[in-house]
Amino acid sequence: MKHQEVPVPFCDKCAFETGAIFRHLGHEEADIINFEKEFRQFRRGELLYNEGSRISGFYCIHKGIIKVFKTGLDGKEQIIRFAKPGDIIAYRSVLSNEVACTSARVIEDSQVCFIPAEILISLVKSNSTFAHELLKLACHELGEANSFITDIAQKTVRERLAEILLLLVEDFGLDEQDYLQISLTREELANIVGTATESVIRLLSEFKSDRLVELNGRKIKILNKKGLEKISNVFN
Amino acid sequence: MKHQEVPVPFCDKCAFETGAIFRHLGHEEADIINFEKEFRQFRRGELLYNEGSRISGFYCIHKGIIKVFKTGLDGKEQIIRFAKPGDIIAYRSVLSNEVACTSARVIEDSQVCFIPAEILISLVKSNSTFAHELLKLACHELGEANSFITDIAQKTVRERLAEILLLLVEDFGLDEQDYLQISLTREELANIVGTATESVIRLLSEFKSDRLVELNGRKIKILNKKGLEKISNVFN
DNA sequence: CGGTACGTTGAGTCATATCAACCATAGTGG
DNA sequence: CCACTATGGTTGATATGACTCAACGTACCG
Repeated sequence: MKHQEVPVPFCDKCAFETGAIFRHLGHEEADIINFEKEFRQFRRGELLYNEGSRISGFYCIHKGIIKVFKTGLDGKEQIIRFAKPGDIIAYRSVLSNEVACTSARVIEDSQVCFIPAEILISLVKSNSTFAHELLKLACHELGEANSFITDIAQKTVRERLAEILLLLVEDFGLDEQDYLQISLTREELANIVGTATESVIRLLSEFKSDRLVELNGRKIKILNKKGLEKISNVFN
Repeated sequence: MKHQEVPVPFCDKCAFETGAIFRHLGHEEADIINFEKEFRQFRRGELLYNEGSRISGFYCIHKGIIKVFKTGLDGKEQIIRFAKPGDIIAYRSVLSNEVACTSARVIEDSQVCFIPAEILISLVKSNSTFAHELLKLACHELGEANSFITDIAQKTVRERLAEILLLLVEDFGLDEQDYLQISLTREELANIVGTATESVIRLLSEFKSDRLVELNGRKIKILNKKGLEKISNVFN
């Protein structure tokens, strides 16, 4: 299937709209990126890059959703985070000059810009505000990773599933009918929570019996946010 | 008990010896830190800072070991990492301007330098190499956090315990008799692995029966590293 | 000598993983 | 148009890893 012709977004306009980190750049700097970047389109299921590979640049998401994951034992995925418009991925490997520690795959048809590594490095060198913002970003992610470690280590699967549902609501929002604006397979949900697919299925249908959610295939309708918060123990 | 009088270390000498991040500073910059820093001593059990508090600076470890942890449900600790000479802690909160997402407590009597937040921020602004090194540091930690998430989510307690023992060997080394150079309570071990104290005790004594380790109170002697590697599944 | 913190062991329970079977759906190719 | 296949979802039965609770031992300390 051929990709439709789509206009390539301008970096400073896109950054302004999506809140991407490039909003901290001057016009000339944004122009450099705009000139050097490569606009790419991907369909659900396509792989952007693979764990263990050396990476020559990083990606800024213009549209769509990408999952960032590690592959553990017997190939089981652990989803680390999702990237949505305005987010950048693979910057970790570029900045630390290590091979990719994660893979990235498209969840929802995406448009992304690929930006060569040198550009990022030189911006860090030349624009200290940008460097500071990148540090904030990395440090913030680090804080989230630490919380997630504690959750996985201490909470039950049931608690974590409720929490993840709420996090997804935060990140992707609900439509007019309170349906979660991201569509995941049960297996993907399991790979965030860190459990078996069957466990997610069983717990979801418990949540359904308890009138916390409604299920229509992959579409999940949030009926009782307070109830989910209570289960997830977010306030401890 | 009174603290002994100890000479305050010079930053560039200390950075050179410990490999602290300040080795990327010029002499004048190191002098600024040297002038502004506050040298402090702590004994095992003392708290450096507490989760949720706003922090006015960060710490560089000169001597000793600090545990960095989050407090989860019912006050159970999750140890996130250890800091040893040359490491800095609390820089995350300073850079992201968020409250501390972890607490820090002394594991082994320590000497640390407290450096005001403004100094770090201004160095990030003025020295782009330093900023880049900080980014590398944060990104590297992020990579480790991601691995840890995957491990906790996918490995058994047994595998994780073996892995943690090996990580401790990496980080703190063995003495002439192959004893691990860090002394932790069973509870602390459990709080790294993310399990119950009793489980650690049982598994350690299994490891002992299998001639993988020898136990003398808190001292752990590593008898068979290969065996532990095999159990930990590190090569998958 | 009592107190406190840590370590150890046993028994019982439960949450969760695993295994297996089955259904639904959609895309494919003859 | 109909098998054919692949993928994802669901459910039940069973197994078990790990937690919890409880009791007790040990060691150090004032």
